[in-house]
Amino acid sequence: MPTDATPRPTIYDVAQRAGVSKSLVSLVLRDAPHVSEARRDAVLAAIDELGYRPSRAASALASQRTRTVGVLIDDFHNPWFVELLAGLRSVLDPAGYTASVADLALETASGRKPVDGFLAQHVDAIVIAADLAPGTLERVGVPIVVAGLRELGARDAGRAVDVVAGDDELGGRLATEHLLRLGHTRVAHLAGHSGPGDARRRGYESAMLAAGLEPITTGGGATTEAAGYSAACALLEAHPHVTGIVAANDVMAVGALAALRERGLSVPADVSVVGHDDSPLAAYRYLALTSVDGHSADVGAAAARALLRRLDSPDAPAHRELLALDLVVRGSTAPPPT
Amino acid sequence: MPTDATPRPTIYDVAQRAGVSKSLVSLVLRDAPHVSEARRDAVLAAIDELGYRPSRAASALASQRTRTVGVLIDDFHNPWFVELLAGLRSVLDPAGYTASVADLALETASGRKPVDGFLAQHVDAIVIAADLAPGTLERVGVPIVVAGLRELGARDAGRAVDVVAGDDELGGRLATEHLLRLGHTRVAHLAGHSGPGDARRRGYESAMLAAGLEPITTGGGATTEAAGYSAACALLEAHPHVTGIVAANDVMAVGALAALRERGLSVPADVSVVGHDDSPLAAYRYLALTSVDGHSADVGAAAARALLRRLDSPDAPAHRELLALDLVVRGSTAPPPT
DNA sequence: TTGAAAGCGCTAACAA
DNA sequence: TTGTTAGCGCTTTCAA
Repeated sequence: MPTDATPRPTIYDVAQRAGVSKSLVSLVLRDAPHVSEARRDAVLAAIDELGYRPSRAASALASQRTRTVGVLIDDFHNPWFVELLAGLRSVLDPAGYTASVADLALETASGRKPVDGFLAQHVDAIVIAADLAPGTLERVGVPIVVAGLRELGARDAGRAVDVVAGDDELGGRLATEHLLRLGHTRVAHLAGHSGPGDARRRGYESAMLAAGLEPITTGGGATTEAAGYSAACALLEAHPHVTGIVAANDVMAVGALAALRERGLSVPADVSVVGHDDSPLAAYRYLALTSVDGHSADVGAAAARALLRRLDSPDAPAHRELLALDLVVRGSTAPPPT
Repeated sequence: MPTDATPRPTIYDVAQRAGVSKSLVSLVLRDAPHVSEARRDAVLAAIDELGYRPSRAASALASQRTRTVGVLIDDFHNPWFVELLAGLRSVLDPAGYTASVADLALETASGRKPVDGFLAQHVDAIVIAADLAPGTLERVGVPIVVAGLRELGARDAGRAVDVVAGDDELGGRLATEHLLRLGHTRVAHLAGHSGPGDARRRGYESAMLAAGLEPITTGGGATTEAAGYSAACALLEAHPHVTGIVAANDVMAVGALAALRERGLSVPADVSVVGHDDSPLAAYRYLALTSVDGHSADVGAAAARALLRRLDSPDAPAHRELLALDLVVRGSTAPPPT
């Protein structure tokens, strides 16, 4: 039983009112060519007067496509995803697609496989912005675009998967070179295990080696504030004389700030800290983290374009796009103490 | 043209395989009573073997309900919503409903009215967890539940609207009384203009008046870190001797921390700070904010239950539920300097 | 450039 | 307890 007393107008009502056939209305809706101005205007007017909204259900059923794309985010707690989403939508919306957003952590908590919800919705495509267990994408049957440097990009899924990401290895290098250029020599890395995290670690290590310095890496598990704190504690225990820390992301950097403060070390006077993601956190005046900006909005937009392209030509070869990124210098970095 | 070569199995295939009729399969799917064990098992087996997934589009079209509820969040940047969503889903999922989440800020940016996306999706109901412009909910036509103390709860929409919220006025009182009990007398409020923000301000003011103290309120606009910073600057300019600050939320509290540090004031030795929301931010060791925990997960679950109830009985009188909340004491509060 | 008509996969009476 | 049968509102050939 419908909640509403007045039934919604259908395409049929619009057709009647405009004095045309259902099919013509359908054509106008998807602004097909070869429709006369007069008819088009009549239809548009009727739509307006009736307050007509097409039924997605009916359209999905008839066309066998939902015009919905699933977007899987790793964890809503870490605010890096907000810009990615904005970028995705800036391209998807005008193309008539709706983004259906899910959080891997929540999805996993509810017991089913992370993409099951999307498949039940019959999304037309999926954007993956999270690290997945191997095999999760087998037999998914819809195009997949990976946003961010996730390992599964190449393998898994047994078919062409497009990858659009910031060049996180470059990011790790930029962060490290910034500290080296300031004069630091004892620079350590708080690693986080994730697609981007691993790339950032590689970037850090290559920059250190290129400078003839020995990399010091701790952590390598979770990418949370708590993990950043523990890794920094372990680091300061083992290497009390570090003057620079490159963290795998901003929340880990915030964890490191706490560890440093506990030991009476001040930032940036005693130790400089660099984060990654340039998340809203980094910009908070109280934290003022120097951070690598991954331009998530651009990544999102590019990922959406890749998606639309693949929807057009399902058999095109896999496409891999690495976007440049840059460092935002704030108050958490300075030359080492003399 | 479908992306996949093999067409998905339909309810008809399942029926054939199980040796029953379509309707019986439909009944089993919605686990209706009065279906024999044998047939049910046969159907379930067939579903399993075929890897059948019901088509939401077809079901929505036939039943005129999408089993989807729209959830409108104020701003993904402020992580308070994560627990609310978890609470909502803990009730909605088992009931067979899918949450479709949108961000008011993003939605507004894309130029259309914030709920238009939901209406286009034909959601069965909407959860509002944001402050809306007047008139936004007129003629929406589906049940609405407001999560949080949003002004529009009572009026607007011209019909019964349920409200489930934390008792934010109590929250404001709890935060203030905590400081008073520690011995503070010059306690100020950084106000934010939002439903919960206004209630928190009232709570602060009533606690001050009850203690025979004069309320000092600044801010009252945005609820961001930047707004918290400016309001705190203005406050410290006008009232340099405050020893306690109650912020309308955690991000504003973080803004205040920066303003205090700039003036050489330390927290909590010189000034104590209390936030609201007990968001992930508050728990970061580096911030360690004492904060009012609004139990968002409980609010979410209760809101979802209210929704299901209203879907059952659309004409029930409006329901308003205020949940208790409590204070989480961390390192940002202490007795005032002597 | 437009219209007629046949489904898309499911639900929900109604019959049996 | 189970099967039959109309649609739900739209897309999409195919003809006109």
